Amino acid sequence: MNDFLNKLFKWYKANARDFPFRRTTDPYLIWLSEIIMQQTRIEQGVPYYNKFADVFPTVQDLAVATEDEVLKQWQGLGYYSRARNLHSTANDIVEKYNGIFPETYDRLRALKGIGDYTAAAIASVCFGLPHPVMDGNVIRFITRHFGITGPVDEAAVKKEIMEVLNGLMEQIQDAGCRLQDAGCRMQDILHPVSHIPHPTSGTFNQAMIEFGATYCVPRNPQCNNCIFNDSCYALKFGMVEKLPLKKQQQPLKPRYFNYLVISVRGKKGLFFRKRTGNDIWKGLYEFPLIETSKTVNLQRLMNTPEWRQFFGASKVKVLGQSTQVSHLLSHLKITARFYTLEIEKPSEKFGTYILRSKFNDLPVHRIIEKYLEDY
DNA sequence: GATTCGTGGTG
DNA sequence: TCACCAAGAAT
Repeated sequence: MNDFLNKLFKWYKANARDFPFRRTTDPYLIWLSEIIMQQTRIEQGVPYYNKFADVFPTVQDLAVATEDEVLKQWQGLGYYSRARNLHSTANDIVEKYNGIFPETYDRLRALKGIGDYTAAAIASVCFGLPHPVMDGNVIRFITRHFGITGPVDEAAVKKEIMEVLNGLMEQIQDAGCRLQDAGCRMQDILHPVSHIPHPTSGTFNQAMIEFGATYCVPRNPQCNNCIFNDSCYALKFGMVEKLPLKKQQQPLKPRYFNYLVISVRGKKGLFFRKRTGNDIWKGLYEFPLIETSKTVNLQRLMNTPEWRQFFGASKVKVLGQSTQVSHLLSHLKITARFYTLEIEKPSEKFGTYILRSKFNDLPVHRIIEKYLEDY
């Protein structure tokens, strides 16, 4: 096995962090952890993983829960399609697979919410299959060390990276075979830290990710102390900060949300609506919403067709309005304002009337969560 | 291939 | 305030 892999495994053995999902090869728990960690910082994801593993210890537990319950546990983590797909796939596993996870890359890949990365992660960690993972950490590490200078947004460049990874993975398999022929077990030689059961492809994948996540970091990597500083292309040619090369991202599109916090006179509760359709926060609850193309004052808001449709000739008392709340998403800049209103008679057109004691049962997005915190 | 899906940390 | 970006996937 070559010098690169020897260094990598030696480094991983000494430096691997101890996470709960590194103490298991249960496909359900690995799947759960991989979905949660997608596009998520490990520190933010770990508490959610612990919560899910506790509330839904098996795929059956997850399957029998309602989508609202799953979304509630997911609340605050973002990219809520992950939670919806998680729940949907749990049901597929129980109903179509008799509760047993498929054990090949292709069959894993076919499940809802499982893409190239997650299929490879489960296949390697749980079943020892030689599929390399290619996440943001691996892309950064590989492009720098092996000098892949093309834009990583392009499929051809990703393919180039995957070729490198497959080459490394092959060497591991070959080394494993030679070691076995010599009467040695792979884990005796590589011996990853004790809480890591699979010492071959899964360990390689996790070591690559770990090195990218903790050492070959996006900004200010400590290259002078790096174990690969004698072989790193980017360091040699002063391109560490340039790689991986990415295309410029699109500017944030503005959206303006006017939330109607509607109470009924003499009662304690508010109206909520569930977001449907193909838009942000699908499946989450919020107050009745009037979206406008720019910021509006109360005067203009009351002249919108939506307001008229809501209240028409019926009585509504405007108790107050909040200051503007700014909320950034990956592709949007939302400016929100809350209008506290009081009506005489409840009506279904405002949504579902929820008692104050039940607010915490609803899955809501961060804007609503923050508002309710000091309501 | 380009967009659309959250949220929070960091410089 | 802002750009970048994090164990990506679906459309």
